[in-house]
Order: sequence, then structure tokens, then C-alpha cells
Amino acid sequence: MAKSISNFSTCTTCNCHTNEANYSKPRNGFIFFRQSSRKCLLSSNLDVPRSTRVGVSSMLDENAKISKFCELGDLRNAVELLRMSQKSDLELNTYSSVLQLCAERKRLQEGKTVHSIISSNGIPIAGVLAPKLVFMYVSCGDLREGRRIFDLTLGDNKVFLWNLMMSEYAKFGDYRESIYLFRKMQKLGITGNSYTFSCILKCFATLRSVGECKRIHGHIYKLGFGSYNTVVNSLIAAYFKSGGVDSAHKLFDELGDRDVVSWNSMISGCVMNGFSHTALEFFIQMLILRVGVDLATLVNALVACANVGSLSFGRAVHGHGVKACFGKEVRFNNTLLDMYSKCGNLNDAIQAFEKMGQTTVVSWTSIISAYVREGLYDDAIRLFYEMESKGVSPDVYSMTSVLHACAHSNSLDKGRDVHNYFRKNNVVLSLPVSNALMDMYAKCGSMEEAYLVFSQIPVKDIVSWNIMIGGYSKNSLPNRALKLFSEMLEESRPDGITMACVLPACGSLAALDIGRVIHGCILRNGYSSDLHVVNALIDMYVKCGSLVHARLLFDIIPEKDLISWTVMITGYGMHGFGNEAIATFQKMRIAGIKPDEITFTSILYACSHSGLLNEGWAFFNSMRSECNIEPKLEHYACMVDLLARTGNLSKAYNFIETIPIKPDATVWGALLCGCRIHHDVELAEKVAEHVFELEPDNTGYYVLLTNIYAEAEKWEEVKKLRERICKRGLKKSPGCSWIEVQGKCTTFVSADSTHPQAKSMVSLLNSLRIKMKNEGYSPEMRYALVNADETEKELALCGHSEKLAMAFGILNLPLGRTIRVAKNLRVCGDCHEMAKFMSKSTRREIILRDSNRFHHFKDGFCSCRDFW
DNA sequence: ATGTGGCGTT
Repeated sequence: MAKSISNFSTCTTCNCHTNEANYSKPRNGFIFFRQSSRKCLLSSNLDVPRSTRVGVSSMLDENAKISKFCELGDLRNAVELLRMSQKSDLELNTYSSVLQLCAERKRLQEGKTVHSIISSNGIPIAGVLAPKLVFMYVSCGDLREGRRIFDLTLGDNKVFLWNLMMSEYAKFGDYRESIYLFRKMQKLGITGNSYTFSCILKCFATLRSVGECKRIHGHIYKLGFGSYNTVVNSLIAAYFKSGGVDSAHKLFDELGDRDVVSWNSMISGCVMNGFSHTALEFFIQMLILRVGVDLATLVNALVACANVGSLSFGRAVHGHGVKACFGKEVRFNNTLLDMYSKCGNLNDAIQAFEKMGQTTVVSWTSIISAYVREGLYDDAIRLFYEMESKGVSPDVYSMTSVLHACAHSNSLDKGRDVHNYFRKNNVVLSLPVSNALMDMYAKCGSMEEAYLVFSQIPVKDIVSWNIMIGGYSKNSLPNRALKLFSEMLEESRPDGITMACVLPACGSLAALDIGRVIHGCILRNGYSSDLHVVNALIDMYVKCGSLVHARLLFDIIPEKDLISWTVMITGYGMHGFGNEAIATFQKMRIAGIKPDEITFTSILYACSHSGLLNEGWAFFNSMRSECNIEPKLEHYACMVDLLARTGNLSKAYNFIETIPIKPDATVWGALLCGCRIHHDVELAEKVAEHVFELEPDNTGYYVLLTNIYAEAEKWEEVKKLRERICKRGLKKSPGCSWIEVQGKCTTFVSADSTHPQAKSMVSLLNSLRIKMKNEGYSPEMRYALVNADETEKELALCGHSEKLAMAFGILNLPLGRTIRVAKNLRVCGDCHEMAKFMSKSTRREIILRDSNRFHHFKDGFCSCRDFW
């Protein structure tokens, strides 16, 4: 009975020394009450009159004393006494009570101590102790140790413990482990209860296992849980999460005893599935039926208001929430501020934010997004740093939001700053953050940095691939886009967005064969019902020169959107079918679609490429009068182009002087182009100075003026201008043309003699040239643009890249197949003449895309009517 | 003792 003195000589909590004499009668003299030191926490913690304590202690045994400590919430004393008591004196229930208190107080340290006391006392972990220990570990956050004991005592485990483990895994997002436990439970023949089914439904629903949800649904009804409110609520939520809107509604209709969670599930489920109007109807119904609303009700209702964009309804819910005393709730205020922002009212959003007593990272993310929504990117970025300085650390959401702000502000430096901030703070880049970083770099034009992030993602998702492929497409790196697309096909399955991202790459390369393969892929995978994809396909066919296919696809779209119409109008414009473009524009108007500024750019461009002066003016004037759209520089540039092409050079010049915005190089450049067409050297010189001042490093404009001089045979001026180009350190970008043969793209540069078929190509061109001369054509020597003798010029002309590409096509493509060639610069006049002749004498249709438009050569004529 | 509904990013 007597315990070793050494065990009791020191109070572990405060190191006060206990009195040996007192200790000699351990049963009566409850050691801690006799301590002399006032500092001892053990005695002072007991908030009971001294006399009572002595009385209690003298009457009770260890078990009762420990239980009493537990009852009073004095964990420290309970554990201490447990440690000091004799093994034989302790009942199992006593250990249980202490473990229970550890769990309630979430005190892992004490819990572990109790566990070790149990072990050293040699008590087997079974019966009541096992579930208590598991409960303690799980409650204190040590899921691993909890699971270890759970697994050791599997056979003894009651449903409660299974539920506990399952829900704990679900709480940490490990739904698969939760489902694994559920399956194991079934195997062991343990029937779940309502808690089990609530939890497992959430797991299946989150993992989008619709089939599993249905199976469980049947199981639940067979077991008789169909009348359990919590289970049916979970089922409703599960159906909504997996898109089974009708099933969810049916369950709700059949539910006799609806509680607030049932209603909230309906509201949030409707919102989740895009039926925010219906969600608000449920909310109104709740008010009418006087169902008590709670915080979740109001939060969901506010989300619905935000989605619908109804500021007035939002304000009403706001008022309702304040009346119901949720005005101080952070979640309520967070949603409120987001609602105001989404309803377009930044001021009220700011006010809601500033009024908040307590803010969380969600509040900051919402206000950052609110500024982004209004285009105030710099303020949004500033707020991100302000949040950090207020001690709120960013999470995935706030990080993606600020990156979104950087991406839209188009500021690579600010984006890099944020990235560096992440590095400095050792932020682990989660997938959404990495994706947002890539998107930011792609939108700011740095594909190198985007790729660096991409290459460091261990497991990429479809968004990662789509951002990179789309980024390459948009940043004029079409070959990279196609390469990455083929890499993606080996690792992961593309979706409709991937298709819409990669198609512009085919378009810019005029890679019709690859485009067709992707079209096939789209059809096989059923992406052709996605309007984004179809619009991208039409655009691809337009840019690859296959207007017929573009039109066929366009015609079968049941509900064309503004993009569909604009793509088609642009297509007709590029191919020189101005009247068709106009007809399409009118049809769009009849269909009730309102053009935007881009549509107007397209139609003006179409008018200019077909020389439709009056029509162009009419559209230009209707922008303001009918559509309330203020013309921008690109619209003015189209009008200058139209005037200049149609020979109204001085009118164009005067028009530029009336433009209310400062004209840029494209506006003056359009006039310079017109000067070339109409051989007006004098005006060209005047205009060129404006252009050179605005864009001194754009080689294209110098080349344009050089050509104007050369065509006028002003070789002295050509020479001077060449020197000027050299002085600036500029180089003429080399002309190149490319052609696809059997899915393989071959590129030619000027005077390319390295190609294996070079000889036969040159001889083909020479024989055509002789034929042309015999039929009375003379080579357009002006386009040789070198101050050389006539033979040399002729030779130089023969080496032009587009001629080589066309010759290659004739030699390698089967008869009857259209020759499709693309060129990076504008087509040369001599090549244009020769292409016309080629189309007649070889009876081939040739479609040449230059940097500006398409030329369809057939039977000796070109669709541009020699006007480009 | 364990459960269902709830804010911000792509």
C-alpha cells in the first residue's frame, strides 16, 4: 500500500516539495491539500471551500477523487493523481473520465500521459478504453495515433467510432480514406447509422460519384433511414453536387419535415447549379412560411443575389440579416461585400469592408477581387500587401486573386514582385497558384517564365496545359503551342478549352491539315456543341484559307453569338468578300445581336479590303449614331486605309487631322500604304516622317518607303534610306513562305537553293516565266527592288519565297488539290502576277495568305481584284 | 461523442 517516497517527493507542476510526514497516511491525508507552498497550483486550482475539500478527500477513494477533478475540469490534478495512484486502486472508468476531459479540452500532451500511465499499468487496450483513446487522439488532432489504435481494436469498434474516423478524414479532405473505411465497415457486416450515411454521401458527392450516390440512396431507404431528416438533407446535397437537380427537388418535395438545413440545401444547391433565381424563390418561400433563417440561409441568399446581379434584392437580404442580428458575423459581411461588388457597386463593397470589425483572409480576397472587377488593378495589388502588413497571411484564393490583378494590369514587373514575395515567404506553390502564376506570365507576354513555373509542377492538371497552350498561341508562338499540345496528348486528356486554345495556333500557321486533325478530334470527343470551340474552328478555317468550310460550320450553329458573327465577318473581309461581310453584318442585326467595337473594326476592315467607300462611311457613322460606340484609333485607321486605297489620299490626310485622339503609327501607316498603291512619293515622304517619329524602330515602315522609292526608280533615295535603316541598327525582317504537304510544313526563304527539290522548282518557275513572256506578260521589275540590270532583277524575282513555296506545292500536291501558301510579309507584285498566271496554266487553285489578307487565284484572276 | 447547408481564386 505504501508508495515509494521518491514518487511523491516533488509536485510535478510547480516543483514544490511535499511533506513526507503528511504522506505517511496516504488514504486520509490527501497530500496536495497539506502543502505549505501557496504557489502550488494543484491546491489553489480547486475552487471549493477548504473544509469541503478535506471532507471530500477523506471520504472518497482515488477513483472518486479523480472523477471529481474531472467533473470540476481540473485536468492537471486529475492526471497527477492518476499517475500517483496504485494500479490496483484504479477502475477503468476513471481512466475513461480523464481521457474524456483531455478530448474535450483538446489536450494532447495530457492525453498522451494518460495513455502511457495505462500502458505502464499494464492495462490492455480494449473494452471501453480503446474507443476513449481513439476519441481522445482524434479530438486532439492526432489522427494517425487514433487510427493506429482504431486498427488494433477493429473488432471491438462501435459504429460511433467508425463514424468518427470517417468524418475526421472527410474533414481533412481525404474522402478516399473515408470511403475505404466505409467499405471495410460493410465487409465486417457493421450497419451504419444516420451519421454514417450523412458522412459517406458527402464523400461520394464531393468526388462526383453519381453512381455511388444512387446506390447508397437505395441502400438508405432499404435500411429505413429515408425518414431521417439529416440523411435526406445529405442526399439532397449530394444530388445537387453531382448535378442531379431534379432528383434533389423530388426529395425535397417528398420530405415531410423540412428543417432549416433542408431549405438551405435547396438554396445552395440551386445556386451551385446555376439556378440562382429559383434559389431566391426558395428564400422568399422560407420567409412566407416563417421558417427561421440562419446564417447559412442569408449567406446563400446573398450569393444568389450576386449571381443574379440584383442589387435591390441584395440590399433587402442585407437588411434582413442585420435585423436577425448577423450584422457582426464575418461570413455574413464577407458575402455582403462580395455581393455589392458583383452587383457593380464598389462603393458599398468598400463600405461593407471598412465597417467590418473583424476581417479574415476571405474579406481581403473579396475586396481585392472587387477592385479587380472594376479594373483598378493597382489598388488590388496594393491591398494584397496591405493585408500582409495587417498580419493576415495569404492563402490560395488571395494569391490567385492578386495574380489575376497582375495579369490584367499587364504589368510583368508587378507580377514578378508578387512571385518574388511568394519565394521570400517560402510559399508552397499549390496547383491553382502555379496555374495563376503561369497565366499571369502568359498574359504579360513572358512565356519563358510561364514555362519555368509549368516545368516545376509535379502533377499538372488540364488548366495548366490549357494556360500554356493558349499562352503560346496568343503570344505568337504557334509552333510551341502545337508541340505542347502533342505532348499533352501523351500525358493527359484534352477538353473543349484545350481545343479552343490550340486552334488559333493552326490558324496563325495556316496549318490546315493539322487543323483538320484537331477538328476530327473535336467531333470524336463531342466538343462540337461548345460554341467557344465552334467559333475557334471557324476562325481556324478562315485563317487557313478555307472560307467554304468556315461558312458551312457557321451556318449550322443554332444560336450564334457575337463572336461567331464577328469571326465570319472578319473572314469575308480577309478574303476580299466585302459584300458578303456586309450581308452577314445585316443578318446579325436582324438576329438581334448588337455589334461591339471589334465587330465594327471587322466590318470597316472588310469594306476597306474591298474598296467599298460609301458602305464604309455608313458603318463608321452608325457606330456612334446607332450603337453608341465611340470610334477608337483602330476604326480611324480602317477609314484612313479605305480612303487611301480608293485613291482619296488628300482626303485621308485631312481626315487624320480631324481625329480627336492623337493618331498612332497604324493610322499614318495606313496612309503610307495608300501612297504606295497610288505611287505618291511626295505625300509618302511627308507621311513617313510622322510614322518614323511614332515608331522609329519598326523596320516595316522603312521598307515600305524604300519600296515606294524603288518603284519610282529613285535609287538615290533608296540608298539613303537603307543607310538610315543601318544607322538605327535595324534589319529587314526576312520574307518567308510556308506550305503544308501531307501534314508537314515546309518553310522557304528568298533564293533558297538548299532544298533537295530546288532544281526542279527553279526550272518549273523558269519555264512558267518563258510561257508568261510568250503570252505577253512582262515581269514586274519594280518589285525586284535592287538597282541592278534587268536579268539580275528577273533572277531575284524568281527566288521570292512565295514563288518557291507555290512551285513546291505544284510539284508535290496531287492534281486538283488547292495550293495553300502563307507568307509572313505582304505578297510581292510580281509574285501576284505570276500566281495568277500559274493558276491558269497549271489549272490549279492557289490560295495565298499574306500578312494582310487572302488571295484566291483561279483561272488567271485573283479574288483581290489586284487591289491589296 | 460522430453528421447534412455556408464567403473569396481558376
